[in-house]
Amino acid sequence: MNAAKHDVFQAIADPTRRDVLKLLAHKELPISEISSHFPISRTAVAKHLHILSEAKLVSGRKVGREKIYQLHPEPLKELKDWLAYYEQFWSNKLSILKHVVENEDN
Amino acid sequence: MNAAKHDVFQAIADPTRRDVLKLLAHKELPISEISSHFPISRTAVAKHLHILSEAKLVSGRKVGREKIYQLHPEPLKELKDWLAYYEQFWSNKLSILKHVVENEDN
DNA sequence: TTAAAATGAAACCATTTGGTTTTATATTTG
DNA sequence: CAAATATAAAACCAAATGGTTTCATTTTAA
Repeated sequence: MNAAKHDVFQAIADPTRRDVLKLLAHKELPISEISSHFPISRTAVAKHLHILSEAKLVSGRKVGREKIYQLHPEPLKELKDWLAYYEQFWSNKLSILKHVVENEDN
Repeated sequence: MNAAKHDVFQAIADPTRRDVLKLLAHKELPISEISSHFPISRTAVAKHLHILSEAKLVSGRKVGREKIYQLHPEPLKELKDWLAYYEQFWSNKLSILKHVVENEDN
């Protein structure tokens, strides 16, 4: 749970982490506030926040004794870009035709 | 590695599985062909294909002694929908302003 | 009809993951 | 200052993950 081994794809793979992101979309929040929304321990939530930080999806700043976490949606662009490639296959019938034609017997 | 415990988010979390999807985007392929593109064993690739099947991102049909896998990009729509929510936060300055205003001191 | 090819299935393994509990450290606040 | 609050850090754990090897089954093809 240390080095920057977590990318965006892994970060959002966990449903709890996706819920954390939704929470922070509304408003930045301290860890204790965040964890009060989940049935798991504060420590567990803190670990999820670390993983989200590694993926640069959130950042935390210390304010007094609290650590306030904030959403940074930018890294999700990587996901959007990745997705864009596949959208051509469902977006409309022309694309599907194009796909079929391009792949016939090559 | 049995029940439908794998969703789209988990399925695409692994880089090898994302590479498999890219491969199948071009053309449907049998397992052995697919696995020849990776440094891991055929068995390992087959497991990845199972996980992708659970997420309905691919399907395999038996043809003779081969099992031909094919891409099904539709489930990626779930990802697209999920992403759409966050796009408002980066797509343009108006959206950002909207976000700030909506969240001021509530 | 036997050997090769393609897959399936099972057993096994090390590491990662998602969680816990416990202990320590800052920071307020009465 | 002492108690309460908020977090950090570490040790631990069960289950999942991503891989392997080995053996069995099905399907061609010579």
